[in-house]
Amino acid sequence: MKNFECQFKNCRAGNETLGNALPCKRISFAVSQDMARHREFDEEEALAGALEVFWQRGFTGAGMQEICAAMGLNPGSVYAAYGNKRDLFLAAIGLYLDDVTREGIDLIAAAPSGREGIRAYFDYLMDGIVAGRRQWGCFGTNSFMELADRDDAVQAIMKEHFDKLEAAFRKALERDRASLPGHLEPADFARYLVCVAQGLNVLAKTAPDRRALQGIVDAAMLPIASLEEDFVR
Amino acid sequence: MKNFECQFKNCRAGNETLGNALPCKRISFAVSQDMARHREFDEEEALAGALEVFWQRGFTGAGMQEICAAMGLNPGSVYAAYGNKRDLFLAAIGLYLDDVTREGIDLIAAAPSGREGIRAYFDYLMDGIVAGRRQWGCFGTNSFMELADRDDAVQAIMKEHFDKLEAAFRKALERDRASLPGHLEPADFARYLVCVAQGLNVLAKTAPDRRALQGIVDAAMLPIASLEEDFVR
DNA sequence: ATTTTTCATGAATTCTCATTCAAGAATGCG
DNA sequence: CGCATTCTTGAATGAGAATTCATGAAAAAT
Repeated sequence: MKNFECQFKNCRAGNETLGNALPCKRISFAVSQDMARHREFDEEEALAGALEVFWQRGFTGAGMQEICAAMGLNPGSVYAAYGNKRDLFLAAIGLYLDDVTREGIDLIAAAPSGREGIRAYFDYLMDGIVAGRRQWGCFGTNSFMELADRDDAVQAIMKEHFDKLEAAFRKALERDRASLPGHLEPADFARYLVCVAQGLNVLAKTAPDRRALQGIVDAAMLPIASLEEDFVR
Repeated sequence: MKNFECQFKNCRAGNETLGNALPCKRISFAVSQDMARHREFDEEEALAGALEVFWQRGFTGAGMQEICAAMGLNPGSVYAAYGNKRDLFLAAIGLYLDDVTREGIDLIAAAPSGREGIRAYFDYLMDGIVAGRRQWGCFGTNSFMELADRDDAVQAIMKEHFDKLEAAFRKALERDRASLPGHLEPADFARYLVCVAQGLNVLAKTAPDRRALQGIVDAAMLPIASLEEDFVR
């Protein structure tokens, strides 16, 4: 006997699926699982495929056909596992935040100083934009822009993400407080840094080169550049 | 005899309409107009209605039914005048840039000093976000995020807009050059200000209050705040 | 081995939505 | 006044997309 989660039932997702009401009850139920066939595909691997497509095409732009292909599955299996397109999308955001975004945020606290942490975060961001998958922008930002005012779940998820990023920036600034300009409020400056990051995610879609991005980030960090020039780079 | 522009013919707009190729030839042709019924609606007024819907719902989210209602027209009239949804959308972007965006950019040069011009621009932006139509974000930024990698025209139009804004910022900074920190490159800092503006347009969708926005803008302008505190506000 | 339950397949279905079109109305000209 | 042309109307069309479902297959338990 095993407990299984993650099954969706009775999902009928028209256009109003993206409306406000909770569209699908996620019925997590325990089943006597030891009497039947089990899933053949790796759920995370499949989800990663879906994420890829959503990332490149957006929620509306991605067709279930293409998504299914990228997942290596047939529609039936996808719907059995995730219920509908919208819940699959939500799952993809979850994977993204756990996988990609977390990695970036963790860099902030891991660095030897707050400033260096912040710089590490922006370096990570820029690398992704220039070479990596962020050529299509940040999946989180993209989703937020596309769906925030149609889907409360997306709005909530991303707001939470912004808060997390802001908190990480704030902590970093507080670490370096002693060497920061006195009039600089960590709380305000952290929110500002979130704003800059989002701006970069927008500009990502203009296919900017590294030099341009670096210029922006350097300018953004001017107020906290230590006077002893730790920012010669 | 009059010259008439703006007629579209032979538009067949499936999904690939948003692909790269020019989808519709805008056939501007001269007609002996003095022998037929003429248009009954005010084209700009109708377009403003379409803009409103596109702004709130995005390109894909906006249904032609709702658009037609907002324009006070029937589908037939809309299609006769604009050809298809995508070209109508492009026209709406044009109206937006002429009407809304231009107003903001003009503030930059109109102010007594470069700094004040920049601040006027951001004030204008914030007002729109807190109270005005920018509650749904900036229509330009929204469109860019939604369509930049599906539609070359949108990509081009918005890139041009970014360039214009950047140029306006740069000029403003050059006006104040004498009182600016010596190491500050107007070109780089202008690009950075564009980034901040776009970041604000993203955060607009979190329904931020004025205080939060002001904190961001103040932080953004720290490097160019004149030491004599013209930024007490 | 048979039964039972769940999973996989992919063609069929249903629904939404952009677009068209046939018919009626307005305008100016001869 | 009637003709040519273009506009308006709004229901019909048709394509595309998400979702379902009937069928066959796999795995465990009896």
